[in-house]
Amino acid sequence: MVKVTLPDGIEKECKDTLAASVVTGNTKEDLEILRHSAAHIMAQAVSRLFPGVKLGIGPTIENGFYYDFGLQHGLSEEDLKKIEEEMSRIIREDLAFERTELPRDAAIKKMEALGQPFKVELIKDIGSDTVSFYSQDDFVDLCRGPHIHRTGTLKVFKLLNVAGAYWRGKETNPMLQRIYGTAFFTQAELEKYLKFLEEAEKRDHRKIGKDLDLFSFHEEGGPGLTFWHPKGARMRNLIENFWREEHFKRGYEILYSPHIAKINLWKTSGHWNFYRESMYSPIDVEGQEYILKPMNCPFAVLMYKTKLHSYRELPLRWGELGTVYRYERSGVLHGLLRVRGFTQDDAHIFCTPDQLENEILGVLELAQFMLSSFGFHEYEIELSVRGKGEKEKYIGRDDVWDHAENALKIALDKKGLPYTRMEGEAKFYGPAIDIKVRDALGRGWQGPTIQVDFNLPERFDVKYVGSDGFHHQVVMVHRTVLGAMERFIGCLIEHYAGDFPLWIAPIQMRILPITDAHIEYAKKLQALLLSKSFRVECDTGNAKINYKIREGSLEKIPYLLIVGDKEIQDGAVSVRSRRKGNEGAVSVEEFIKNIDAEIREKR
RNA sequence: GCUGCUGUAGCUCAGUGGUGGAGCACGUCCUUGGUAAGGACGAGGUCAUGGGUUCAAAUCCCAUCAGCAGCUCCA
Repeated sequence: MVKVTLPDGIEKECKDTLAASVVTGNTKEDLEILRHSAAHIMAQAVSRLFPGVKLGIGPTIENGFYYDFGLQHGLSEEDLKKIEEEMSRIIREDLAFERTELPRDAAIKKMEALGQPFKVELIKDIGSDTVSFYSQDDFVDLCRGPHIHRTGTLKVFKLLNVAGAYWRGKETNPMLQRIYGTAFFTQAELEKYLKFLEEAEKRDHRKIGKDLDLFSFHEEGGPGLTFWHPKGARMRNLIENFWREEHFKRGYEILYSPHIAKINLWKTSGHWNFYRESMYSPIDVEGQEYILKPMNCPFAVLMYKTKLHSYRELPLRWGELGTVYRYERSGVLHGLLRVRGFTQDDAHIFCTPDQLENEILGVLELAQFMLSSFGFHEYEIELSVRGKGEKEKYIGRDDVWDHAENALKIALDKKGLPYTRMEGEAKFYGPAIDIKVRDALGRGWQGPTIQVDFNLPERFDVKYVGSDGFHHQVVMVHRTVLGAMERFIGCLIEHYAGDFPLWIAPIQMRILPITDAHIEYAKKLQALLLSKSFRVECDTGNAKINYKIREGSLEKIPYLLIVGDKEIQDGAVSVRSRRKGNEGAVSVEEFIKNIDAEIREKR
């Protein structure tokens, strides 16, 4: 082991003299130092190629790094290649990273002289008296460090893409050009990462949705509006059936409500004031203004209020697969994961204040049950609360909010679930527990949510008669346990890469007659299986059995049932399972028994 | 919405300022084949839409629409 001193004075032990020129490459920190240095080298390359470029910031991120540039010239893919080449040149030059420190004022002057307004702004925000710079050759950058010793240490890197990014993430600030890249200690690691990106692309629900004929979007229909094809609709239908059954088992009833309602309803609910930017313009109906619903809650309230409710009836758990429409800016739409029209697996629970905690627990358990039923075992939980000093964004009194927030916290703590507290992420009417599931690229999407609401009951004067004979205000819980059908199915597709378990697969099995002579038997078999509620197709196409197997496999059908002379003679099917390949012949009864079990156990 | 990129057959994608191609899919015929692609022939396109430049535009320019990546938003 060799002890080396890094440029910022930190001592570090390294295995050998070669590695000692930098860091060991063994830790996450080492990788971050390497990537951050790569960002500097990239900035140097861009400065060489585009003199006068204004430098923004260049941090490391989960899988690499980026650097933001203020530049008139629009960067293209070809520019990335040139920048990569220039970076390679800088690496070959093996320049030293040198650290210098300057008093704040001198640093500001220096950056002003270099024509770097963003850096000036950054230094002005730094609290300390001195700031540090790192330079390679004539390139200087404001930086805390640490860095690798010499540019030559960077061996494996790749620039990935260019995108716009607002300076300091503020929409009102100028937009800079951000170049994303990544760096690793070994070529093998880079290739592994690129492989991951490739695999993620194959899991993309938009691609699989097209390949498996599940859904489509149409320029003629409008962006963010989903068209469910028979197979996608089949999946959605069975998920919804499962959802309904599980809700009935837990004491829920279900509702149906209209898609539009008069504007006054939305004024009373507060949506018109607090949610308008997500709502579509009013529709004129005989001189009255109607609004396409962005949420289902006011409808449940109206139904609740059709009669007087006793505390003895509560809690009322009213579910609804309610389709809502929200205006989303065009740039945020993303396949099924972010759409403009979607069906929430909504429910509204009307309860007394002392029932609240128990109801939240029940919903948490149901959400966990639903997610695990569909194979999701990893998700992140957030407690979304009000932001400080943003009162105008929310309805209702402070004490009411605190009460609601507390109820959610207690439920999470009782279940022992780890969560992150998210300031400023609450809905306008109340705090929430939000559960996020990840897509193939690891991006999180909000699915289930549990929201406590003391405000709508107040606005609509929603009451129950207590044991004391007086009227009391109910507490409402808004919740989804999947999120929305569109987003959930999008995530589901990526989770399974389209290779669904038998109970969810849109087509569970396909019968493949070997020749035309076997079609009759195949059809009879299909009718039998259909009558037992299996989702089964029959491939009567004029093709060899190999070809039919290939097609069925590409469509990720769980079972291919091959029937020929032998099977007809024995009343059997030859089973080829997607997971296990050719399993040989079994009797039809045996096969049915096996798949019944597989479906029941949701394997 | 913003920045950059993209839009050619049902799908995946080549392509050039001078009358549009491939593979797969589809149709017909031949073939009746036992666990991942049998063969022949055929049909299919206002080259996203609308303008402009040009003798001539799918190709160059502008706008619009839609998609992709990211930012912002949603929270």
